[in-house]
This record gives sequence, structure tokens and C-alpha cells, in this order.
Amino acid sequence: MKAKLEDVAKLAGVSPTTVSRVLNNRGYISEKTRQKVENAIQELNYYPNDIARSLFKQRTNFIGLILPTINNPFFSELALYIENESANHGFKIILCNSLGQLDKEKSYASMLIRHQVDGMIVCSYNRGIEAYRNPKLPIVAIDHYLSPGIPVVGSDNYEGGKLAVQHLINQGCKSIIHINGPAELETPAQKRRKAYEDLVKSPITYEITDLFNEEATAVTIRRIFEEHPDTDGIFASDDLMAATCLKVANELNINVPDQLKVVGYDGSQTVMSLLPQLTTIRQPIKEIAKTSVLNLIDQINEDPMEEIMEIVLPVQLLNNGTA
Amino acid sequence: MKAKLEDVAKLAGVSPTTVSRVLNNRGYISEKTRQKVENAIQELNYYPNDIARSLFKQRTNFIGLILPTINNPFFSELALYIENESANHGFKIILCNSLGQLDKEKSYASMLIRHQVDGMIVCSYNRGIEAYRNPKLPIVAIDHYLSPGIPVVGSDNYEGGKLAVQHLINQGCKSIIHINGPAELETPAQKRRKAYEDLVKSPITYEITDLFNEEATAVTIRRIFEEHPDTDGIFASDDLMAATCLKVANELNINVPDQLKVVGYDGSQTVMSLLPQLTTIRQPIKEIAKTSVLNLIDQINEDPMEEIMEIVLPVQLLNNGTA
DNA sequence: ATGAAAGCGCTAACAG
DNA sequence: CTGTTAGCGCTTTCAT
Repeated sequence: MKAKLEDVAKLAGVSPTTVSRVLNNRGYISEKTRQKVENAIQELNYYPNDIARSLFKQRTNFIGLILPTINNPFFSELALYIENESANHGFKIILCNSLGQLDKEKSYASMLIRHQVDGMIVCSYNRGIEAYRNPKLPIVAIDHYLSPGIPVVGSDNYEGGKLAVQHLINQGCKSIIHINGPAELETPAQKRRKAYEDLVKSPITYEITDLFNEEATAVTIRRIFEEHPDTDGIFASDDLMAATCLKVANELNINVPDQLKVVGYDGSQTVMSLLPQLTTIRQPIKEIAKTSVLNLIDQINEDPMEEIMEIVLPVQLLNNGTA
Repeated sequence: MKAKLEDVAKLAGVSPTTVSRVLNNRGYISEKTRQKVENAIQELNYYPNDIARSLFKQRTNFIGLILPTINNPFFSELALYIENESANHGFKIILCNSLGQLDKEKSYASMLIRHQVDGMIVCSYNRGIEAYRNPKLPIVAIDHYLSPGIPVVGSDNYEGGKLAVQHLINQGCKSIIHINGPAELETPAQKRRKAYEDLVKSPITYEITDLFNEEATAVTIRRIFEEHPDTDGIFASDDLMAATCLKVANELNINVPDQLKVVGYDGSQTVMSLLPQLTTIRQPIKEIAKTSVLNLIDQINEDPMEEIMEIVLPVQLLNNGTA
């Protein structure tokens, strides 16, 4: 069986308390004892049991991360930085892909609570999950409002939408179409749409209902060109949709950027590597990640911090060629 | 404070054991008692503490996942399916990004052991980590040999390399260059290179040393065209490198596929969405994920299963246009 | 400077 | 059908 603290104590000829002391570097220990203990640890190949420790300490150093799907450049980059930053502070990430399904998200949320996570970072799009109302559970929501009282970290979606649409207008587009996910109230991403609607005389938005199905997205986009053949600009609310626009345009022999200009949204590293010509709005993904983690850790430590309820980070237009 | 089992018991007027019984649906309980208990659970908004449960059961239902970086379409897709499949079997994923650094991987591995994970799935590229030699810790390695005795799940890398290079030859390429990551012994990915070397008269392989730096990759690729201006075919050992080839070719006004043909490797959904014209070798990512999880769970349950030490899944050429 | 004992929240014998 | 008790592995008063 696995060695436990008691085994180490016996082998070193000391009490469990003493072993615990050297493990945690707490209290006074003679150099000699410390050596004996450390030798025993080596010899037994002992690893402290963090489950037992967590039970006692009422702290797991686990952070639950709920997102729609890690298999998306924006979320995977976000997750990378969240994991990194968390690790820097001694926290571990439990990964949950809700796939946008309410029931999955619910069961993940309660699973995380049962596992005594110290906090959660949620960037999924479902509301009304009771578990989030669990009093005193530190939560940070990324880029959408989860529930009153839960801080939101995100980027300036209205500004991003404005930058995108204004750029298309500046480039001479006359008929600009917007593509967005399903309209949900109070989602900051809908502010991109608001900006579009504020800047364009007769706004037309196509909604992609099944964000997880690229072919369905392509079908919707083909409809744009059938129903609005005069379209000369598209503002897509994320880069994957923008990529699908480019693909469809290519199928239809529509030249980008001459006949059609396309602006995406997110500007993740992966998309920029694979599709460097895509003009897009870059979200400060790393900063969103870091800010979220730090805010969450502050909540966990109950630092008296000034209860910041919404953090809005700046975005940037990357003018790369498709618009 | 958070409600615990004892509080539920008190409120329901029964013993803790009884509460535990209804929680776990074990043993005989009268319907009346069950109701009382369930009401108390509701009323107290009680969530069982899985940490305490794990401590007792000597089982956490945690699986550690170590990969170089989740911010890569291949790994993020893999991680999605691994997480999904694990969740289907009641396991949770702890995400670790080693960033290819030995020390990070080491500390992640021992963190996971301290946290009593029931098993680990490792798709990182470092060898000689002692923690992996921890006897009886179930491990599955994805696409590389970790240590003797640890099962490997992967796809047919030699066949993939062969398909790629043969395709380039069939398309008329005379001077085919291969791009790969740093040469490491016993990495199945090196079998792609082996296939290339077996099929080409005078093989030339460029090594990308810093896989995490796209600009460095671009620099190396530019060197190819300086040093071998007659290059008419490139087999890149992953799609991101292939994408960088396309980008550099574009900079240099080299037409793909007329003057240069490029074949990538992986064929993840994300890359196929963003760069649908890329000809590549598709790995069966979902199957790799599922197989790994199932094999690991078998190990965890000590199912007597036939100790399969290497599982090789088939690959497929996706002939999309860049070659 | 070190040890004994209690307890974190839960479950599983074992009784009854 | 239900309760009592011990203990999972660790940490921490409180003694000494």
C-alpha cells in the first residue's frame, strides 16, 4: 500500500506531528530530526495526501472552470492562461465542457460544489443555475452576466463591435450584415450587435443557432448571399464564423476583400496562425484570464478588495487583409 | 457554515448512517424515512462532501491530464473528448499544461499524485519523470512512449507519414522537404519522419525547436526556401507548421499548390474549419481520446483486461487542395 | 523541540 | 429497517 504519514513517522522514529511539521515547515524542528524525517520520506517514496489535507483545512485549492467547449481557439487560449495563472498561485483547474447544454452545466456546477472547489470561473452561457446562487461560493463570470452579485470580467464588446463596423464602413462597405450566436439577453457579446445596429442604417443580423456545428453555420451563411446578394461586408461575432464566411465566399467565387470584406472577433493566437489574413477584433485573452483568476483568488481569500463587479478590458482592431 | 451530513441527520431526526444510505441508495430504507431525509437535504441545500467521501473510499474519480498546451487545436480537441468520455464514466479532469518543460511536468505529476488522482493521461513529451514510475498508478500515454510498462494509445504514424509523402510524390513533387519538431527518440511522431525518409531519395528534415513560437517557426521555414529554392513539396508534421508554410509561401509569392504542395498532419476540426483547403493527414482524435479513457478506467478498476500495451488507430489522407 | 489526542465529513461493518 | 462506532490521512491545539 501507499505510504502514509504514520509510516514515515514510524520509520523516522518520531511522531506524526513532527512529520507534519517538517512537511509544512511549521514550528521548531531540530536539524537532526528534519534529516531523519526527510530520509524516511525519500525511502518510502512518500507523497502527502492532499485529499486528507483538504478535508482538514477546508480548502482544496481547486478551481472549477466551466466553458462551452475547450475545442475552440478562444476558449482554449483562455483556459491555458487561466490554468497557468492558477498554477502560479497554487490552484488546480477542473475542466468542464458544458457544450452549451443547461443540464450539463447544472450537473457540472453541482459536481464542483460537491468536490469543494474553492471557486469557479464560468464562461458558459446558461443562466438560472441554482448552484451559482450558493452563498459565499466565489465565482467569476467571463464575458456574461451569470447572476446578480457575480463579478464579470470581459472586454469592451461595444467598442469592439464599433471598431469592426466602423472599419467596414471606412473601407466603403454599403451593405453590412452581422452574424451572431443565438440572441440571449444580457450577454455582453450582444453588445457587439448593439454597436452594429447603432452604426448601420438598416441592420440585418443572422443568428447561428448551433454554434457547435460548422456545416450548419455554412448553410446559414450561404443563405446570406442568396437573400442579400448585394452584401459587401460581414461582421461576424467570432473568428470561426468569419472563417466560414471566407470559405463560403470562396465557394461562390466571391473575392475577399474586393467584393466582400469580412471582420471577425477574438483574434486568438491559433486563428492568427492559421488564418493570418483575417481582419478581426482582438480580445485581450491573457489579460481576461489573469484578471479573472486574480479576482477569484481575492474572493477566495476574502481579501477586503473593493468588490469590483465588472471589469472591462480594451480591444483592438487587427487590420489584416480581409477588410 | 455549509451544511453537513450530520445536520441533515439531525433535521430529519435520523442517524447519519441513514442519511448516507439515502444519498447512496444503499440498503433498505423506508419510504417515509427517505422522504424526511430528502426534505432535510432540500431545506438545508445540502451538497455531499466528495472530499470526505474520497478520503474514505480511497478513490477520487479524478483523472490528471498532462499535455503540452491546451491552446493547440489537436490537444484541445483531444481534451474535449477525453473530458467528455471521462464525465460519462463519472470521472473529472484536472488540466495541466506542461508547456513542454520538464520541471513543470514533474511538478504537475507529483501534484496529481498528492491529489490522489485515480489515473493519469499523459501526452507530453518528457521522459524520465519518476512519478510515472510510481507503482500501480494507472497511466495511459498518448502517442509516445513514456516508460516501459505504460500503455500507449496513438495513431498509425508511419502510415500517416507514408500517405502524406506518397501523395506528394503522386502529385509530381520532386524535392520534398520535411518539417518536424525536435527529434526525440522513441516518439511515435518520429515515425512520420521515418516514413518520409524511407520514401524519398535524399531526405531533408528541418527541425522546429520552439514549438510554442509561431514566429520562430516562420523563420525556419523561410530558411527552407532560401537554402532549397527548388522545393516543391513540404510535409509538415503538424497542421500549424503547415499553416505557417502557407503563410510564408504567400509572402514569397509562391503559389500553392501550383509551385509548392503542402501536406499537414492532425486534421483537427478547428484547423479544418479555419483552413479547409489544407491537405492533411487526419488522426482519429475522438477515437484516441475514447480509447485512452477506457483503457485507463480498465486499469483503475483493475479489470483483468488483456494488458494491451499499444493501440494503433488508423489515419486518413484528407485531400483538400494544398497538395 | 516534540508528542498525544481530537476531529475535518463521510462510509461501512456490525449490531439490533 | 435503523443506529453505534471506528477510521480514511492529515493538521492542530494543548501539553510537556
